[in-house]
Amino acid sequence: MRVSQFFLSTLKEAPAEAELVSHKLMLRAGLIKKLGSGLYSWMPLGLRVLRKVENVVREEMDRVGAVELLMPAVQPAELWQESGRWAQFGPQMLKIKDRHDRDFCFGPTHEEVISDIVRREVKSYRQLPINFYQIQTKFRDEIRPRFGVMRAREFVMKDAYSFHVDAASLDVTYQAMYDAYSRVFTRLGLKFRSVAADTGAIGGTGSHEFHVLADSGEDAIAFCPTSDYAANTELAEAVEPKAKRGAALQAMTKVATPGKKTCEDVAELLKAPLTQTVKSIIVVANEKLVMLLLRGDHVLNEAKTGKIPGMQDFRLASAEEIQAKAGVPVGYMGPVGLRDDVTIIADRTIAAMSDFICGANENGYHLTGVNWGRDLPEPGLITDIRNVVAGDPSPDGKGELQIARGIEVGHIFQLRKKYSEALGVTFLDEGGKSQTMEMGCYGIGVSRIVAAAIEQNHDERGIIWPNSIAPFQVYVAPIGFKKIAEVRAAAEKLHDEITKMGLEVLLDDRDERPGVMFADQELIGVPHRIVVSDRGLKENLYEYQRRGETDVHKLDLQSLLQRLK
RNA sequence: CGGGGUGUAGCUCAGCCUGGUAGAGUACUGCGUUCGGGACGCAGGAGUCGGAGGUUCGAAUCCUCUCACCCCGACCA
Repeated sequence: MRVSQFFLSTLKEAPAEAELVSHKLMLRAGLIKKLGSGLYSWMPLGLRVLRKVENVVREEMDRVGAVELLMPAVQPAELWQESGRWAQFGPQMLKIKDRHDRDFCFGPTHEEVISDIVRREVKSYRQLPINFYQIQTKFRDEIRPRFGVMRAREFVMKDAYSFHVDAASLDVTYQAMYDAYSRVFTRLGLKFRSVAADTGAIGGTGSHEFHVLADSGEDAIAFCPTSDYAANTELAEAVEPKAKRGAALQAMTKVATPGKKTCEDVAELLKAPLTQTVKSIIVVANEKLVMLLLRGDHVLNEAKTGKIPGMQDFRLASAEEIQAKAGVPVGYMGPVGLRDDVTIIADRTIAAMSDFICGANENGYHLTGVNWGRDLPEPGLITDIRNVVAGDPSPDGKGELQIARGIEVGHIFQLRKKYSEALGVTFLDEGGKSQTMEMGCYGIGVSRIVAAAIEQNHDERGIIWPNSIAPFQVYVAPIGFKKIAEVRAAAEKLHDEITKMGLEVLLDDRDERPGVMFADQELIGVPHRIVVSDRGLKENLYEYQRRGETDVHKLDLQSLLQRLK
């Protein structure tokens, strides 16, 4: 491919809207152009990368026996009403009407459609298991799209759905898909980690996420360096502290803390460690107030809290509600002397604390030296409601947890019968009896991977593509392309030779100055650069440089071609 | 949805406070010089100043409304 026949549109400066490195570089390199919030055009260069990612995914899906199909992006409302998700999915689903005023949505996912296909087409246990996948554009009306294609509203996803006669069969496919995902991300040259994940609203018995490790990642994952344990912090259990509760040494004392409403402020004022303070959060669940207690330096885990019986759909109480219904001032709330109708849920860490500091339920005052049993009743419910932090013991008992940031690029679920039951996806077993299928689903964020790969592979000059997804493998930069016949001839010959080797070459025939060509090659991240020059040709030598390396090698044609293999 | 911010040339931005014929850099076109790390000179094209209404002799600038985009938060299969 010649630059003059292709379309390069690089920018020296990144548009102001971009914050993330990958977003800036994708815009500067001309991979994508924004059309609207969360809507991006894939320009020719970007599309080449996207297709590379798709193909790796496709090959690995095919290898484990998944079968590709393609379902409509626009789906009738009836199916979603049948599964109950028309209402449940909420505003994240883009709902549209046709000319007959019938309801449709732009598919955010395809469990309903594939279930409909399978319930019509698959009748016998002899046809199972079956695993379908597609690579397709999805639309989710995100509240706040950001980071370019990392969290776009319209995006490309590989989604697969497997159907089984029983849970054992589902397990086999689930494991095969887990392994396939690991191969995909390995082949894409990404540093990644798979973690146990929260199944969330989707339900089911098992779920794993695949995260590309990057400091800019939106997810926090907990892992144990001395064992296999790894989980999303949404799920990672904060186990019971090993240390038993200490003895009560202090008397409970009321101290004035005017204007100090946060644990940090109070700890600073009282010159006490933050770990000695207790944070009280009042939430509303089933119309009743509940006080959640956490150590001052810990963060509430909403996923865990929502799983406590009676706590589904809990929400933070407003300051007015708290004042009106519990009669305590926000900022100075605490468990001591709380009204009986406000239940208390204490984190495990809290239950093991003694001589702690908490709000006095009186404006401008806190209590110090508070002790369970002596100053207030033992907490009614003690459970895990916080995010794990670095240094917490690993739930498998084999070391301490560390926290890393990750970009979620894959997620696999054992759905079991959640959808097959709702949509009546059944088959006849060997005895001729009707049974409901077991189901799994498996997603990969194809367009997100492009951004994640850049996030992990770049330098100050631009992108450094892994070989497997580079838009071109080789960039030929001739110096004096239009002036020097020998240079031109040699560059064109090189282009043809390398193309014959099955590599994709971009020949810069623009007759630009070297600096311009080098800057573009480095920005768009082509892995191999060959400089063809008059002075090199006199010695029959070409200059070769690997993107991301500083060494320049002067090679004859033979060794050059060898180097590219 | 709550809070904050920004809309001026393809991109980055100045001009707005204090109203008076719309600017710079970059990118683009032409000519010339240059030619191994984003060259230089000259000439040129390019903007209904997000939109609507108002104030005024006169609005990019002041006022009101509105739209879009960005950031923080909540939300999130």
